[in-house]
Amino acid sequence: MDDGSAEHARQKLVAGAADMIRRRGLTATSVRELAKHADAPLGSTYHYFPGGKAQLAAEAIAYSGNATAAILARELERGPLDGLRSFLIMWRKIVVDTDFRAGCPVLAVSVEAVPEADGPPRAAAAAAFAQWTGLLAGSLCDHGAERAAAERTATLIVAAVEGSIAMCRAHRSTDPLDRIADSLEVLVRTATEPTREGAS
Amino acid sequence: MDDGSAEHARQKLVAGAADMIRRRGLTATSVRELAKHADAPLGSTYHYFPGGKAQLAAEAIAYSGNATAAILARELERGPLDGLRSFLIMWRKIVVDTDFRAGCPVLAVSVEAVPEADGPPRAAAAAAFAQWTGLLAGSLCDHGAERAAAERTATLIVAAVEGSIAMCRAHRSTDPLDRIADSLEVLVRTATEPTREGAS
DNA sequence: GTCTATACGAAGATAGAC
DNA sequence: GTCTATCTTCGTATAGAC
Repeated sequence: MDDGSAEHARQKLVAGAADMIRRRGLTATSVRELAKHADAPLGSTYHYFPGGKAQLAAEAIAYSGNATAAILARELERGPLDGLRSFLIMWRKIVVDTDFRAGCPVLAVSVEAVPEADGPPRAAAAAAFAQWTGLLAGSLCDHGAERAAAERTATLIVAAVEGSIAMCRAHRSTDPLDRIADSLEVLVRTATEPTREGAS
Repeated sequence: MDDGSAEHARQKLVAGAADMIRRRGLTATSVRELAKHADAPLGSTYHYFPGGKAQLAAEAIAYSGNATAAILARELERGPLDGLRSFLIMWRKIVVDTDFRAGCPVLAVSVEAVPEADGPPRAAAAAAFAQWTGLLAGSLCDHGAERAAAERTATLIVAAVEGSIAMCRAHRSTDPLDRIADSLEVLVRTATEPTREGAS
C-alpha cells in the first residue's frame, strides 16, 4: 500500500512540474516550490528523482507530451479535420482557463538552452513534437494524403499551434489561435483531397 | 564624448540581453552575467536601467523586434513571397549559426509567465508580434489579398515560423523550418491570387 | 525508507566609497 | 556620476537524524 501512495506522490510531483513549466518555463520552476505544491518534503524529491531537476523535467515533458498525444490520437479517429479542431480547442481551453498564464511545457523547454534543459528534457521535447507530428501525418496519409505532403502539413500544424499559443499569451487574446484555424483547415482539406474529386 | 561611450555601453547591454534571452530565456538571463559580458560594472546596469531587469528585458525585446521588423520591411518591398522567404532564411541562419542554441527572444519571453516578464517585457513581445504580422498583412493587401485573409495568413506565418524555430531547437535539425516553407509559400500565393486570374 | 536541517552558491537589488 | 562591496533571498543539492 505504501507503493500506491508513494507512486502517487511521485506522480503528483511530475504533474506539478508539468503545470509549473507550462506557466513559467523550466528555469523559473524550482524544485523547492514544486515539492511544497505537491505536499512533499524537498528531500523526497531527490529520493524519487536521483537525477535532480533534469530528470524531473524530462519526465514532466514526457508525461505532458503523452497526455496530449493520447487525446490527439483519440480525436484523430474521426478524421484529420476533427483531430485538428480538437487540437486547437484543447490548447485554446488551456490558455483561456488560465487567463493566458499557461501554455505548452514542451515549447517552454525547447526555447531554454540552459545546461539543465539540454539532454533528457530536450530529448523529451523533441519526442513529443515528433509524436504529435507523426499522429497528424499518419491520419492525413490514411485519408488520401501523400506521404511527403502529409509530413509537411503535420509539421506546419504543430508549429503554427505552438507559435500561436505563445502569441496568445503575449497578446492576452485568443485571436492568434482563432485566426490560424481556418487556414489550417483549408490545408488539411487540400492535403487529403489533392485532386478535388468530390470526396464526402 | 562621454555621451557617446555611455550610450554605447547602454546599447551593448541591451544587445547582450537580447542575445542571452534568445539563447536561455529571460529567467536564466542574469543581470550579473549580462554586465560582465558587456564589460560594465553591475551598478552601472541599474544606473542605465532604474527599472532593473524588467526594463532591460523590455528594451531588449523591443530592440530585437524592431531589428527583425526592419529587415522584414526591407525584404517585403520585393513582394510578400520574397519577404516570406527572407524571413525564413533569416531565422534559419540564426539557429544554424548557433548550432540550435539560439532562437527568438520574443518567443522566449512569451512563454515565461514569471512576475518580471509580465508588464513591459510581455507588452514589448506583443508589440513585436503585432509589428511583424502587420508588415506581412500589409504587404499581402498591397498585392491583392483581402484584408481579413491577409491578417489570417500573416498570423499563420508568424506563428508557424516561431513554432518551427522552437521545434528546430528541440530536434537539433532544420527540418521543421524547411518543411513549413513550401506550405507557407502556397498560402501566400493563394492569398494574393484569390481568383487565380494569372497576375504577373 | 522519510524527511529535517543545512551547505554553498548565485540571484536581484542597493548603499555608500570614490 | 561610477563602481565596489554588501544585504537578503532563493536556487540546487545533500548529510544525517528519525
